Amino acid sequence: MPETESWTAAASADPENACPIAPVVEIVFSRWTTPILWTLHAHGKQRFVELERRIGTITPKVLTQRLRQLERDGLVVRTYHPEVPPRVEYEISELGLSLAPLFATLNEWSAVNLPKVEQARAAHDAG
Amino acid sequence: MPETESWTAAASADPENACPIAPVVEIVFSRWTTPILWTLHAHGKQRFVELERRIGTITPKVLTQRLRQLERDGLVVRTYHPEVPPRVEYEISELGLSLAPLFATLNEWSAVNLPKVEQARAAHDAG
DNA sequence: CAGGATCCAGCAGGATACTG
DNA sequence: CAGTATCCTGCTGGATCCTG
Repeated sequence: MPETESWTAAASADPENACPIAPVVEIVFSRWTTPILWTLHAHGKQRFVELERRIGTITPKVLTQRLRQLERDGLVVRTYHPEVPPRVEYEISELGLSLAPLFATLNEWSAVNLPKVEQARAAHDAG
Repeated sequence: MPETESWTAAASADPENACPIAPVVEIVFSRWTTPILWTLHAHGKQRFVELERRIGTITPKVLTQRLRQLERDGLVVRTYHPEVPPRVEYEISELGLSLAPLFATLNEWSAVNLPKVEQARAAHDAG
């Protein structure tokens, strides 16, 4: 079974976690990053408050923290316009855009298999 | 830009987080789930201690918690053999296996773009 | 072996108030 | 507007000990 096809290489290479995708998971799928990236992609370049309102439940503090992290990782570009009142715009970088196929795959998997997860949960909780 | 191609549908549908993949992210990419799934896929059906040793840094308590969750979500199958000493085996379910292409994509993205993230970080920390 | 039970610490993240 | 500062809490996850 280990030889299914595409992933098996480099497994057990890292004694720490034995999982080669752990780093990228931490970068891309840590809390709030997907809603932020998704919103930025879906609605294009936008300001802080727009982002805040569209995500809906995030607090400004946390939004700032995550945006700074995403900016540092090169996934998001921040543009500051020194005006009164100040205006700041965020947009997805080219590197961030390269995640699009991944997110699409995830979305498709979700559409097909999320119901199965719900089903499994129901069966588990019943039995 | 909103009309790139494949993901944009259903965005802003959920007022809570405006991100359709949020649920699946929570299921598949919560802490420790990727190392566990990866290890189970890479080395096939195995026992609790093997899993524990291969992942390396996880504590038995947390490993149990995560395995229970994955079992409930139908991604992992637990088989209990009533012997002395007791023997329990874990393996990926069919549903869990359906994640393989996703993980492969993630792995490829990682190979290509992780260096760019490192680079972005270095540049950011320098400038 | 495969865990359950218990206690505890760190930190992500919420609430609230305040500035350039 | 676009945050920062401060305080505070919940919950994940570590450490340790115990059992069928």
